[in-house]
Amino acid sequence: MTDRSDFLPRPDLDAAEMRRLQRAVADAAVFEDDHDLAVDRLALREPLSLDSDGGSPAGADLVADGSTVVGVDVAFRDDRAAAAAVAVADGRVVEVGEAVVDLAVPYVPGLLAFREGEAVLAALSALDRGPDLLAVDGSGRIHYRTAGLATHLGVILDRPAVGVAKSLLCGRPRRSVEGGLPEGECVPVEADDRFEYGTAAGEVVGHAVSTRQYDSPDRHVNPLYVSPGHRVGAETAADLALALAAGYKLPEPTRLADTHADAVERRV
DNA sequence: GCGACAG
DNA sequence: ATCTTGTCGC
Repeated sequence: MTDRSDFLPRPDLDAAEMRRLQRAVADAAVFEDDHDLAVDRLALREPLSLDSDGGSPAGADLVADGSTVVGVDVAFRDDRAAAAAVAVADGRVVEVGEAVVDLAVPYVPGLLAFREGEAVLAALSALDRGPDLLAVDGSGRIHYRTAGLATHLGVILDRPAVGVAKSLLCGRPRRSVEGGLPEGECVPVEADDRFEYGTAAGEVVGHAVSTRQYDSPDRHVNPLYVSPGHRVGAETAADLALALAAGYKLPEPTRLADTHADAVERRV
């Protein structure tokens, strides 16, 4: 199963050990393209649905590149986590995995993988097919030690991964993104002095990506913060987020995982 | 002590 | 993340 069990985000580690492990994960991470994904060919045109697995959607032939993109997210309830893994291939949902586990670690900025990791890995192992790309709800390279949840998961499974966060953990957009960005636009996010390992200040570690925007002047949608998880470069990560978004702010695999995790959480 | 802080 | 209905605007 896991070739890197030594990197598993064990909840029993103390904070110092967790940070040490993250530096090892960062050393093993690859922030350049090393995959067979045809970004332009996996672009989604219409929003997807969790239940309707039956007929092939209109234009499915246009997005049929054979790769499987798996979105993952976790919902919480007291001291339990409900994780969901939604697999999308050829323009439709082909598989859904879930898992419910007890939580042992509190949320600490920078140590998210140790709180959510176990649940996500369990949901992923419930899938029959392995992911060609992981779309994770959280940061990747945009992290104090360049080892966010997306990077940690990507390295453990040795699969390409992208981190999709709704807010910025650290780093700074090259130019202001206040008031939102035009749909389809990206602004590089540079490392700042909060990066304590593996990155020099000023390096581009990800992008603020506007997957959705209103036309009106008084309402706007904030950008997503997309960064490489593993085996994907910063530019490609942003392109993937844009390609996988289909009308909503979040990329479809991630959006559906978000929805399903909530459903599992309240159904248990 | 103050500020910063994915989910 | 979670607690939660209506409501502003296209």
